[in-house]
Amino acid sequence: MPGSLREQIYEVVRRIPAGKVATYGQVATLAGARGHARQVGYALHGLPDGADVPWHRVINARGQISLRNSPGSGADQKRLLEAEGVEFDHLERIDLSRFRWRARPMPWE
DNA sequence: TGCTTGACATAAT
DNA sequence: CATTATGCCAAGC
Repeated sequence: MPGSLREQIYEVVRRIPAGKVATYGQVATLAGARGHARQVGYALHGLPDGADVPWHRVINARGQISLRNSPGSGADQKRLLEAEGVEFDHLERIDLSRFRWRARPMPWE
């Protein structure tokens, strides 16, 4: 049912353009829930397999893939991001200075 | 109905 | 920029 925080999170994630990434905190803020970053991850965790939600574009504030700190599970995600033009470094990290999605100049203050 | 867990963020060190 | 400590809230059991 729409209106749920989970559904709101899905909507925000759908707005992330290809080639860009967003942090959990940013998604939470855009979803209208400042500080509920954990819920974003939890919502994505419960995502069905056929959902049209680019969850792979959602990463943690460190610019790394965070599925549970498990490298194997995030290998596929990294590949998807690379296919969209996102660059990774040796530590599997993304340069947020360039790939961070700027939806709206709000949290910058 | 109440306690535990969790794809994290932010501030301080 | 990395690590440690603390806080936030919803979903699961």
